[in-house]
Amino acid sequence: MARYGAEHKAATRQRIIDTAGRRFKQDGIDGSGIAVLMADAGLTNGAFYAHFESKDDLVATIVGEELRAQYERLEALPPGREGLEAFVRFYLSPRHRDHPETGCPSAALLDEIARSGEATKRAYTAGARDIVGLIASRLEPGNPKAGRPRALALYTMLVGSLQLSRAASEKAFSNEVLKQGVQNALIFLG
Amino acid sequence: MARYGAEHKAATRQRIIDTAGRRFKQDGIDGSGIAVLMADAGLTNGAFYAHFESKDDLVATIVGEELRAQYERLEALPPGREGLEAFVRFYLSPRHRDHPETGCPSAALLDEIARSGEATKRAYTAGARDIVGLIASRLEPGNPKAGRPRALALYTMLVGSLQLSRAASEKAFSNEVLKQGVQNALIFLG
DNA sequence: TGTACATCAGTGAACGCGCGTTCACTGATGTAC
DNA sequence: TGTACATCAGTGAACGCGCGTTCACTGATGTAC
Repeated sequence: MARYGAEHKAATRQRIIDTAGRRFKQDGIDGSGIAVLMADAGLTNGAFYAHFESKDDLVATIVGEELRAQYERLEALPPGREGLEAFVRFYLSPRHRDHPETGCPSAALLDEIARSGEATKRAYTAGARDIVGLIASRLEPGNPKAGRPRALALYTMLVGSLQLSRAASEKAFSNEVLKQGVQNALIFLG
Repeated sequence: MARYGAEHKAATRQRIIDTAGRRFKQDGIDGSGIAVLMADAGLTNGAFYAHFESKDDLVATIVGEELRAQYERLEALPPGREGLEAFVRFYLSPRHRDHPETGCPSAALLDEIARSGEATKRAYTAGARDIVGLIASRLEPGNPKAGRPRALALYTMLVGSLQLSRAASEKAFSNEVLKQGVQNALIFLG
């Protein structure tokens, strides 16, 4: 038997995934090197390849896992309009804007994901499709298909607004984007 | 006097700006090295610093210029709803999705811009504010201030939708995002 | 018109550095006897 | 209980390469006479 418990390596792998997710969302994917990612997890660069095939493999793993986590957070909210409104209000908050490292992966990485490899794009697509589906079924519990247009409008507007508020160097404009974003999003909640 | 016409160096600078803008939107800012940018313009790496102070300087220049160009394209459209509808239909077209290198800088680079230096963020903010203002004044010619909420909703939804359609590896989902994006955007045109 | 000169846009090698990845190794641990 | 051994997660130096930036230089050109 291995001299560490069976869960030891899995726990290390998960620690790398968690800290690298934060780092990617803070400094970008291209902006985060393996040595830094491993140091974040309390390890040295060489150990990386005992856990992942390549940087791309890690990126695809993280993108999939982060979207699944976002899905589960959405699922755990109170049902109906109430839950979605809470989500919108947090999503377009100064707190979320100012902390990309713990926030939504779509807002932090979407255009880098669009330039990534197939594995990453596939993981992203599956996750995003599920999230849009979940929002749709909350908007139209009886007929989720009918909720898809509004679900897509809502999600794309949230992502675009958060990105715009982060890129804005003027606080007044950034705050306007968030505030109006909430108002506009609430329209879609009916 | 210089042995080249006064316009020679300015023309070279502009050529670098144009080809680098395409390259950035295709491969990302972090993903595009100086040597490649200069080769795109038919030059070698060393000449770069005769035209720009640093890569950051180039990025800020390009972001400012690209948004100004987008503003001017919007301005040149037919007035009223007609012009904006044409803009929306092109913006969320398969053609635009499949050619980021000649497309909207916001959709291609927004989350990298949010991680860039102050000069770049300032250039972006000024450009984006003007564009939102122009859209607002087209939505509400008599009262541009009243048009801002809808203008922000429209622009953020366009950017978010195009990014999502580019990140999607499934054509069906990508096309749904574009198609529904157009429908949703038209709602905001009133 | 022909030659000597000054200009300066552009060249290309070099700087130190960090990238993603490989690999021979170390050393803490659980097991066997 | 004490010692010898096998395991393998993690180390850290090294690989070739491209990064942003610097700089001594080249050579085509317009000007001066």
